[in-house]
Amino acid sequence: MKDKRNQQDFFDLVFQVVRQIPEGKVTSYGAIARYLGIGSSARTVGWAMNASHHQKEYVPAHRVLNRNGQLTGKFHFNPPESMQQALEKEGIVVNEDQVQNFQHHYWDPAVELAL
DNA sequence: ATGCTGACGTCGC
DNA sequence: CGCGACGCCAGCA
Repeated sequence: MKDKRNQQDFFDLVFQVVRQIPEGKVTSYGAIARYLGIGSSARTVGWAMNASHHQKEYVPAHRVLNRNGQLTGKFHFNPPESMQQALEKEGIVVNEDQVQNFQHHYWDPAVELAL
């Protein structure tokens, strides 16, 4: 709270939350945004993912989808198909850039991390 | 310094 | 039911 280091760029916060996503689970930008307390700024979460590739630590951005469970940012991956491949590899079924049983694989930080 | 865009989400018409 | 616009934060031209 009073510690300045807690004030890390909200980007770092996003990376740490994403890194805590268990294998075979997925979450949405809005969920993370809400968990961090920025609420409506889900866009910034996605933007953070863009910077994730800058991070030294590995960030499973492929586990982060939009509210529809759609692989909106798959084109930002390298290659784009790697996102779906990574998800399927974890046991998640993806069809037409859409995660099947999205809700079943949904991982809410606000719930799992039990605020 | 100002403005636009961007891997979203929600409300309104 | 479908489409559009706004809000939010940060990076970049």
